[in-house]
Amino acid sequence: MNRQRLKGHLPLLLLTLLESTPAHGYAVLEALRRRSGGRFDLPEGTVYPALHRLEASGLLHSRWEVIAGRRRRVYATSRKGQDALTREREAWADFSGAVAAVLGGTP
Amino acid sequence: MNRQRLKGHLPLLLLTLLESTPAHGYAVLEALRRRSGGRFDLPEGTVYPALHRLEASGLLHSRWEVIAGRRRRVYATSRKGQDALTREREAWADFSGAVAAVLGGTP
DNA sequence: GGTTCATACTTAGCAATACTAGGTATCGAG
DNA sequence: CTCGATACCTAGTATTGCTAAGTATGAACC
Repeated sequence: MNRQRLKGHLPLLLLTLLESTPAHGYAVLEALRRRSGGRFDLPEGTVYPALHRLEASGLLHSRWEVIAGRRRRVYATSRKGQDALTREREAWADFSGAVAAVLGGTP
Repeated sequence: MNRQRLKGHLPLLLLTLLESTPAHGYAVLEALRRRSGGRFDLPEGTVYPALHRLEASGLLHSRWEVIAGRRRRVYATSRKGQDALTREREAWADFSGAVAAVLGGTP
């Protein structure tokens, strides 16, 4: 897995991971790697800016925490983010279903 | 469906449609729309350049045909394109499987 | 007590590519 | 003869994942 196949799908993944449990960026990055079985092994330069964009558009909000001398920015989904996640899930089902239909090949 | 969710996935779709039956760009565009149930209703400015890129990288080759006074550029997959299609299919299975794993949420 | 590694965050710039918006041209239907 | 569908083209834009570089802390090691 690599290249930018996930272009446009990252918000779905990040919002999903943050839906029920707030977490800081590095933890999100690790959760993504773990839950995808190592297939989404994204660099920090991908995840952090994506989180910033989501916060800038009001889908996430964050607060600073200091734990054992280390500062962390902990993100949680906003109400707007919950709604966006619902739409993202539908969009993913739609998209992957359409791809499957084309691959399935019903002329 | 909209935005650029299919970024990086277009080659898979185009190579799939051209795998067994050569076709011209406009026909590919219509086949995509039809087989996806209208969900991939892509503008010409998306499809034509994508076909050009695939030909430039040797995955497709084309020839001009003239039918009823209209010129058409008919595309077919090359050997290299067949191999690429195989890899694209695996990459799609990998990618969509990874997304499903994250959405499924096995912590 | 200095080095190394994992943790944790940041950002300027790059690259790839779907899309916009305009263009050309043919043919059949009204 | 206009209009719509067919059929192609491309310059430019916008988005966004990624590269590469930086800062800083704590724990483990010798």
